[in-house]
Amino acid sequence: MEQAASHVQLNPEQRSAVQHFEGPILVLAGAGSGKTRVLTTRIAHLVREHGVDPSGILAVTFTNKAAGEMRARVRTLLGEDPAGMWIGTFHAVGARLLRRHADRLGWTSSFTIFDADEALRETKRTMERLQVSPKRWHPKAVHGAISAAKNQLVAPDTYAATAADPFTLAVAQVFAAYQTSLKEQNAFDFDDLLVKPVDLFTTAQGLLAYYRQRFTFVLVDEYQDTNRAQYQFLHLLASAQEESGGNLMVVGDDDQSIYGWRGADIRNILDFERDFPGARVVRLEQNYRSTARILDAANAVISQNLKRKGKTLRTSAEAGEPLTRVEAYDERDEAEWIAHEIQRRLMRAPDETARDFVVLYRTNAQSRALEEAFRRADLPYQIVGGTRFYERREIMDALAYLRLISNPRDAAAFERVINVPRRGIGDASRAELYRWAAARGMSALGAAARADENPTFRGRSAAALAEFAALVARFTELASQVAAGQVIERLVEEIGLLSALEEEGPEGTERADNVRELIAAAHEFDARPLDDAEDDDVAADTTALDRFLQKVSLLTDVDRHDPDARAVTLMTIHNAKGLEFPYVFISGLEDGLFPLARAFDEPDTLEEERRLFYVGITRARRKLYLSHARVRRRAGEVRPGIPSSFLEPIPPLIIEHQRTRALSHARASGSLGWHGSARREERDQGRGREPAGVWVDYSDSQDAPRYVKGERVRHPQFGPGVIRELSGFGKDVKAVIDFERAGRKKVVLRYANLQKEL
DNA sequence: CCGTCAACAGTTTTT
DNA sequence: CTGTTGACGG
Repeated sequence: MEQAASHVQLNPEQRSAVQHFEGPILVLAGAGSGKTRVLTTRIAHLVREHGVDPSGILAVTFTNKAAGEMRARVRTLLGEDPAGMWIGTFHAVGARLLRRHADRLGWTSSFTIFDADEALRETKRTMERLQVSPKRWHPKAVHGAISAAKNQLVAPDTYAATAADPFTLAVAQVFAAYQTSLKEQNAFDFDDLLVKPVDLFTTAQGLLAYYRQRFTFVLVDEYQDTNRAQYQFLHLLASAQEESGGNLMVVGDDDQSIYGWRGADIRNILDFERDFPGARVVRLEQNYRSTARILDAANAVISQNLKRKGKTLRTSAEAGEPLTRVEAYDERDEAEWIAHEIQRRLMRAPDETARDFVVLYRTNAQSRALEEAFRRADLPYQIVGGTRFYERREIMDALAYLRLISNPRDAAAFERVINVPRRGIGDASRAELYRWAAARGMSALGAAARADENPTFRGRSAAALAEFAALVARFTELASQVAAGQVIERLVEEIGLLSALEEEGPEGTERADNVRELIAAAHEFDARPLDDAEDDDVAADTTALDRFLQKVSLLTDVDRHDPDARAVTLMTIHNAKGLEFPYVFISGLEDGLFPLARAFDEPDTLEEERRLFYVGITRARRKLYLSHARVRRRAGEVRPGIPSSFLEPIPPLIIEHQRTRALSHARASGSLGWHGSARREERDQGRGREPAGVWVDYSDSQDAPRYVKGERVRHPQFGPGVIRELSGFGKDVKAVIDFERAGRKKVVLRYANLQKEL
């Protein structure tokens, strides 16, 4: 990590940004140029040198984790907590504003936040209700269109007015109904957390003036990734007008803009000087993170982009190790090589630890092969992303209960848990309940409470429904009195969630552990000191449970990343933004995967992919590995892999090439025929330089393990042994093995279920 | 109403 | 290949 910041250690550009007092300022901060230090030091400077009250400061970051770090660093610099300062993500800040003023828009402060998954379900339900067939248009596409509209601050009626083709007309219809449904449920989706605060500012009398006066200094990190809604939010809050405002500092790097697909508008940063007249611009181009060779590669790659402000990172660091480019046979081979390389490094240098390594990839699907290789190699790892903790079934179930307790109008939560655990309320009963509820203008939960008034529900189901409603009501009452952890703990006990899961077998035990982890998280939430500005939220008539849920809804997987864990980190490059590691592997560098195939038709998208690669490269401090495979399985299909064109601009002098052992063997045998070049390269390389090993042709088998003569293996029945002979092709490879206990046997590899012994 | 099995579609990145 | 959805029988 970086050294503790102090004015003395700032370079001239950093210092000029830190000492900037009033008026707008854009800090173009290259990767590793100390932008967090600039932000935190400036905050400290504002408080200490200019006497600004911390409660007059609003700082917006990209992740909760970054917010936490920023607060901690400001606290260190000041020697005390910056009480009253707001630090959070746009979404968290939006949620906080809404919690305080939800009534102005017709919501209550106990509103539910629908995550992406829930929003999609809601879209689908809405489509079904409107008889817009989910088969004709994918709910994903419909919700995507709604989300895109929201991010550009397009309201349903405006959208409808411009809709022309069948798809947009359908979306317009769904959009309006979806929004109505959310309101009825007292819910916001992620996008609303950005949009509704803008609505608040533009419609609620006096609010904007209040906040403009309150937040005299606004600071924004990762400005290049803001979208229209976020821009508008900032513009309302912090553009220079009459009496106040205009003290906006945005920090960002156009070369690291990687969220265009989510509506981020790179023009926000490119046009800052125009949008905020009189803005100062400071460039931070001195890099304090990476070796010179890594920076050379980064600069070479990003200079291929045309749409950029243009900036070149400098360093006074030493050249460092060359980069390593690795060619593997397939994704499994690639993963294995990476795992072994990490082991080699760890063995060679005892002061390195697993936490110094990160493996990055373009798509989450790539994590599987890596995960398996790490398991086999017995290397500890932590995966960030993919299936998130809060997206696991059992966690979602528990949370849905809590949501319903906190917000009885949450129909989505009701739908999710009405039959968990099984209460004998099936599709038919639910449909009737919803129909009846809608007809009488009741919520689903309200209708359940009075199920005995509906003759359709006789005996069992009426009782089950009423009992369920009573349970929720009881806990709603409880939640107003006790801490969040208490509520969850008692709820889980009452519905017998843990024991039900335990009975499901080994997987259920894991699920039960997850629920225990959730309970622990709630207790932790209760125990932590109230963070300053939260006092107001408590006053805003919310329960501990309300606040816990709203916080949990905004947690991301990166927030769960534990940098101190003694494990290698595996994650997408998107997730790695803002992080740094001594050793970085970027895997899957093949055209069609990275960059993704679709990027080839769209110059802007290709540039964004390249920026993503640039972000990946610049995470590395000491050593960078770039790997690709000749063959990769995707969706069960085997496809040839051509090295990414992104690798081309990297100067040959700073990068060394390697091949995995498996590839070398397969090549030496001439068994690989994906490209015409294989034979030529083989000739150039010279035959027989590789140790004489028996090759295995696995080009037509899905996952045949790669073995060579002399290798130690373990058989499930015969135990450990050494491979003496190999014969056969593809799926029919047979091996003669000398087992320590069972003697010499001939086995078919496909059936033998051998394991490699290290 | 619920469990089982077959057919099926899907892979880009996330607050 | 894998997780999810739909049809069917108990």
